[in-house]
Amino acid sequence: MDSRSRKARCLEALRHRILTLDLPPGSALDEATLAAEYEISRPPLRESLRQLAGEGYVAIRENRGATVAPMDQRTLRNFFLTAPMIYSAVARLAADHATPAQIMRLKDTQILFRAAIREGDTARRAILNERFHALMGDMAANEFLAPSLRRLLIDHTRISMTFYDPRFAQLAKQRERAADQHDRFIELIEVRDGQGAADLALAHWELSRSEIESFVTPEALNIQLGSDPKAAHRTGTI
Amino acid sequence: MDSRSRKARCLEALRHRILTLDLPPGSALDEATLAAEYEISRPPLRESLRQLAGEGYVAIRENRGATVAPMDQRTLRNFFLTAPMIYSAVARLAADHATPAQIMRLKDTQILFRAAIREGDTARRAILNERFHALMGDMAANEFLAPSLRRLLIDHTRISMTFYDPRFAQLAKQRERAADQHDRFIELIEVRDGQGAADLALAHWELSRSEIESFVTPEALNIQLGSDPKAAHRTGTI
DNA sequence: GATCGGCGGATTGTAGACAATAAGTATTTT
DNA sequence: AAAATACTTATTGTCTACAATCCGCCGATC
Repeated sequence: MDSRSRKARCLEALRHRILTLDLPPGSALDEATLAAEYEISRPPLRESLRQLAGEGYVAIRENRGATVAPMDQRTLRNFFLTAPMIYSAVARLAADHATPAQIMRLKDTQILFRAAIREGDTARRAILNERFHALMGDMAANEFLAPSLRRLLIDHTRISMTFYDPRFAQLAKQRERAADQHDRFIELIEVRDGQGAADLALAHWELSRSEIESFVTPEALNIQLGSDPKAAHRTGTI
Repeated sequence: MDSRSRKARCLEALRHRILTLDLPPGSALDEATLAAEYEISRPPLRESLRQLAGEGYVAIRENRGATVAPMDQRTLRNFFLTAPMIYSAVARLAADHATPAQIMRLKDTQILFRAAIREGDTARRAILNERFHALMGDMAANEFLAPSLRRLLIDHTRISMTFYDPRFAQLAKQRERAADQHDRFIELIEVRDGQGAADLALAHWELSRSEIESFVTPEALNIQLGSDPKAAHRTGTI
């Protein structure tokens, strides 16, 4: 009997669907529906939801069911505030403590990450980026930072998915740079350069931040008050 | 029917027993026994354990039951490494965002904290110290730092309980200083001095750290090789 | 006409019984 | 006699059924 594996599959599927926004923030998670969908009964499903709540994927309110962890203005602000500190600390510790086996896993993930970029598979790219940084979290081997990192990665992934717009080809260059930075992470970790990894984490964050910000606060429309839009566009005047 | 409240009571009791070392790190948590003890059935108890696992109080291994979160050498090292960063960040944010209602709760807790010190109630003092800092965590209103803070406070409380030794009267002074710092926290939060709160958090940490360290690395025994112990004690010679 | 109170459907929470896995023990075999 | 294997037992994981709570709807009353 593989009800055990069905439960594990359910957990993994829910995480994936939440990260890729297939289940958007705030959406309700009906126990009966999900239990039927993953062919398990409600008690193990409820346990899974409790576990996901502990990991920060969902929010549970007494007698009012589970919902996908919401993302509001404050969440975004706190994310921008907290991410650089935690990412940097984790990178430093990862370089200090990584084992050869962990580095191998990181390299494998990086290969898949580059492949996802090449193939233009947005969701897969986001998931593999999450996995890359989660692996660095494992390397850090710090049970006190791990939970914060996990929460950050959840929302980082969801934010990336939110603000992704395939029409902006210019981002291809930024994605390349991000992938290059991942390679650099691997190098620094291999030579145990904690300080270098911490610095790179901040640069990596800055790249990601600017990419997100370019969607949140796009360039102002290039149109003068009362002028001909086409003329404004031609001259480049503000 | 108040099975719901029994479940809540069970959760609170388990947290309390873990923090006070009534349930020591690594000890097994038998589902049937606990369910009977708190007069609930196993499914809700299992959900409670899953929740506590998410909060960092217990560790669950597939098919091998739940145990109280262990504390080994590495845990202690990571704790000393991580605590100042998180405590400081939380204190800054708490000062920035605290509401009057939260400040009132903090003051209430501080009164109880001082009372516990006066009465020499170690466990209650440890619990109220935990609550004080958990309330500051609430004030910070940062869902990304909260989980790390919670985990730190769990082990901070347990470490305090571990290394407490009522024979050392000299610590009464340190406890007074800690309580004074709590008062200072309240003042700084009330005037929204984030930088001051962050600095105080580091000082507060340093006090706690030195107190713990004095137990981990006590003064060397005052005995000369081959000499009469009593003589060494009398003269104070190394 | 608007608001409050009560009723019914739907959903969450709980209970007890059953199945499966793991650990401990005893027996058997080399 | 020691080690490995099979069996027993205790414990975890799961399922179905039942109870309690919440939310939306309807009617009644002011």
